[in-house]
Amino acid sequence: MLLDVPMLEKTYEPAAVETRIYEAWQQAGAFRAGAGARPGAKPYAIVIPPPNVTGSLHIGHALNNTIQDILIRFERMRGRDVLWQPGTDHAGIATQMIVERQLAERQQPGRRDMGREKFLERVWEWKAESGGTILNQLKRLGASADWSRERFTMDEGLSRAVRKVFVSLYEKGLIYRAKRLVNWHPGLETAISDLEVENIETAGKMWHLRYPIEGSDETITVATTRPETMLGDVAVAVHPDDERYRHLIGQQVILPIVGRRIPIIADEYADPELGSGAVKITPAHDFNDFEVGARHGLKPINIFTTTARLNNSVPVAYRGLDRFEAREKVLAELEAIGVLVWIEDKKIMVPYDEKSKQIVIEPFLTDQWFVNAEVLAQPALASVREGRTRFVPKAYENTYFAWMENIKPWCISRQLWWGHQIPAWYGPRLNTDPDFNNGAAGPKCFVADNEEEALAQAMAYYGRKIEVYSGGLNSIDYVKAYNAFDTTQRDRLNAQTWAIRKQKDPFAGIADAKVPLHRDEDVLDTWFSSALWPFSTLGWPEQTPELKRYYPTDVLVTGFDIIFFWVARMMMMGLEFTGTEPFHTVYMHALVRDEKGQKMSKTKGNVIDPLRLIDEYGADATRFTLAAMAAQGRDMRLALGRVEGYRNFVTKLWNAARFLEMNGCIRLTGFSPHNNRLAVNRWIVGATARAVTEIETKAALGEYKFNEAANAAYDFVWGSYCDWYLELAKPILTGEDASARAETQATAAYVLDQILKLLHPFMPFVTEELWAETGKVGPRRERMLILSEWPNLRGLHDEDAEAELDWLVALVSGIRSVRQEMNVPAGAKVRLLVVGAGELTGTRVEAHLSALTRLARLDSVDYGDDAPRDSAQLIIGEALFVLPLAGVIDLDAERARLTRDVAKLDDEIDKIDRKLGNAQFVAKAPEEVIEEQRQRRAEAVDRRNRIAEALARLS
RNA sequence: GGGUGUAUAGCUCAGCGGGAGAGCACUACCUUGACAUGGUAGGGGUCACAGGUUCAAUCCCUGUUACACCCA
Repeated sequence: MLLDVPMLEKTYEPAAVETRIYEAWQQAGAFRAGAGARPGAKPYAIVIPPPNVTGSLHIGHALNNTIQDILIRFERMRGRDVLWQPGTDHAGIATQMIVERQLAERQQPGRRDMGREKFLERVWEWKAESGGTILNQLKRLGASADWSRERFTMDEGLSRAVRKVFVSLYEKGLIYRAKRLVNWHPGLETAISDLEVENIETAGKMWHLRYPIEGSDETITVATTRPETMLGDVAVAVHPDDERYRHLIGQQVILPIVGRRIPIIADEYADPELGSGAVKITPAHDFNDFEVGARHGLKPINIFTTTARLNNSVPVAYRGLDRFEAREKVLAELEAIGVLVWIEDKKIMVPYDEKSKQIVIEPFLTDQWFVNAEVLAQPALASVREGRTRFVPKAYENTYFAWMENIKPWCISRQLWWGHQIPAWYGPRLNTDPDFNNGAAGPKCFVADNEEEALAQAMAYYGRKIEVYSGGLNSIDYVKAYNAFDTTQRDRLNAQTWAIRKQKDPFAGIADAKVPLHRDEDVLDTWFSSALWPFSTLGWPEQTPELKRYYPTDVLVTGFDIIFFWVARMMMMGLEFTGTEPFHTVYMHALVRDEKGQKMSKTKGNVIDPLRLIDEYGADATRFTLAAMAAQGRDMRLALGRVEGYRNFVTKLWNAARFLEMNGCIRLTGFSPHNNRLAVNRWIVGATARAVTEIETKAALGEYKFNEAANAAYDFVWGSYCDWYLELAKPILTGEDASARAETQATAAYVLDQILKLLHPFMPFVTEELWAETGKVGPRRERMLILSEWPNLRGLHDEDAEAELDWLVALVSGIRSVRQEMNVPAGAKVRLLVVGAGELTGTRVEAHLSALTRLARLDSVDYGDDAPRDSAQLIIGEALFVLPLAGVIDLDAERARLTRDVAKLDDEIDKIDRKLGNAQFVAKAPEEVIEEQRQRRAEAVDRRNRIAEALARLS
């Protein structure tokens, strides 16, 4: 039995093993698309939700990627042609901020000083140095993504996809440029999406202002939470049905401080119940007011600069003030002139920048690009309604519907440099253009994939020489050239003006001979490119083999927080550009919270760092914990105790393997579990088959119940294989019967192999390591575990063996229980007397004699017809098992034990009797339920009587 | 304010129309030749509260309370 091979280390050291194993997988090309696929295999594809290039692994990523890896490893082992597409997104705002901060820290020139091109070079340098962090962290988790196919949203191919989509949507009229109120970040000086705004409840105030009415002694009181915006008021609105104000409608108010005459208008937006019922209207600085203003044809007055300081539209004394300084000054002045009549404390919602939660976002009137999401949303809604894409858990479909049905235009332009520059070129309009005099239409715009095509379009429009500027849309050069052209075009319209002009300026005739063109300086929202991820990563718009093979992908695994940001938008873009849903299933996993149920955040300081978990407990334990806690529809409160418990599970598995090694349990070539003779061996392979089916069903076949699969694996490996099978195998392995020993050795090794496979998707490292270790003897391993076949154990379930082992387990447990209760010393061996055994019990006792003796610590087993008085008695099956403990046992304790058992059974019988005695129950309950109750009653009565007899035998 | 979800053992959580479960923690015993990161046995729950539906409710329905999240 002494083998000339190195033994397994005494303990498993994850840190050392994980790096080595991961390296070996990569060397073997095991992660590559199609690795291990069976001939003719169906494809199975998942695209990673691309993490921010600036990101580092947090517990949510760990959960998200653990689940993806579990699915991927399952399908790879099941022989599918698997692709897990990894990569990152460029995180426009976050990345630009990091690099700008870095420049500031190093006291280097800022972005505007160095210019766009230089700055972007710096960002790329940053990306090369630091951009791989999170993907490398995913590797520590064991993620088996195809790293050779890693993509980045700013890659050339993906950028091409972005341009193509932009141009195409523009041509279809689904992308447009407009002057609209957007959420403006005054710190970053860019528009952001409404999804990037977080409204936070704050203790605020409601200021009541009394505006004087022109030509009257009357006043009208309005209430506002933002008094400084009154400098931009253009009206006061009242409800048309509000009797108090009806007579004032159409009159003019003199706006205090400013002195502007503004009308009192009737609009249903004014809520008579709220405040005074009259509301000031500031269209340039409030979303609702903007709508009101538009309804009444009021021109918005913007009072802010891009950094939210007051601009030149306000009285001189206020210009240049920050918005919060302005508030104080406005209030002081209003107070002084008696306009401020009342201050009310009020909880208000303040819009903050969702990332930092520091900067107050400002509704701001600017020219931006928008996607008409409403149109794109329709097919995406239909896909989910008609079941072509389903959400797991299903409840999220309602969230999706709610959002998609009320979807707003999506502002996609960002005033940043890092990102996909919008492929639009602007020039002045010709005076023959129908929109020449339409200020709202903005400049002439050419949208094209590249400058060359834009120039061709411009050529067709202008029919003259074109000069492309790049110094900035607001640069002196460009503005000058633009205005010169525009003015000249204007002057030409009127013969008289033109004549005068030509007289003054001999070169007037050639002032519009050359058109200044300038590309849009803004970039697109990062999510615009992320929305294309499922197909752009596969090579679209090229019809690549990968695109044909792996698109549409199978499942999208993601957290609830990006259902709108990303899922909905991928659905829209996927359908629009490929005609197909990008995935058939969206699995939404739980949010990982801290032990108090709070969202983890850096500011709260309650984050659990997955890398720390991996360092401390190993990647396998970390993954297993996340999987075991991933119950659907419920958030996860992560407790370290659970991770520790699963670390112990890893150790348990390791030790089981060591046990096999020490006992010569070596895999045999051509071993077939079907030929097993011993019940214990037939039982364990049957139980393995059951576990395999359970795990596969729960985790891999569309149920997405990872917790149930993980628990089934845990229960089987620890509760069946280690606790019972290996214990029962011990006497056989050290026994005299060579053939029984050989069968058991081979079975133990065979089952361990199956265990390594079924645990592999959850715990890839330790299983791969043991696969290699156990592969050092016996038949050569054909491939690594990651590429080996998922077990097929059909037909191995054995009911007889199962019944027999259930019986044995009950008997051993029963004896142990009695011993403990009777305070039999753990080391003491006792005699067992079997009374009234039938043939089956007799055979079973004989078959398992050595196991029984060992596990129940018996010193002999005898048969008899009568139970001696004063013994502990146990009823298993038809037989009575007696521990003649006269003189050893505490008779009172034994009486108490049996009395308690009888009472318990009496209780149960009572309950069932009440049920069966209920005529309604017998009449209405299904026959099988009634039959089941009768059975249970009969069993309980039988047991009860026999225990009562045993009790009677105690003196 | 509108919406969604959750309330089950001390803790973290499964389950779910007919017999209350797991892990951790706890108690007692055990250095038994894989494993003390272990073994064996055990204690512990009016399944949030109040109604309703049903032959039968921890489970379905309604309401209440508490907490969490989303939207305005």
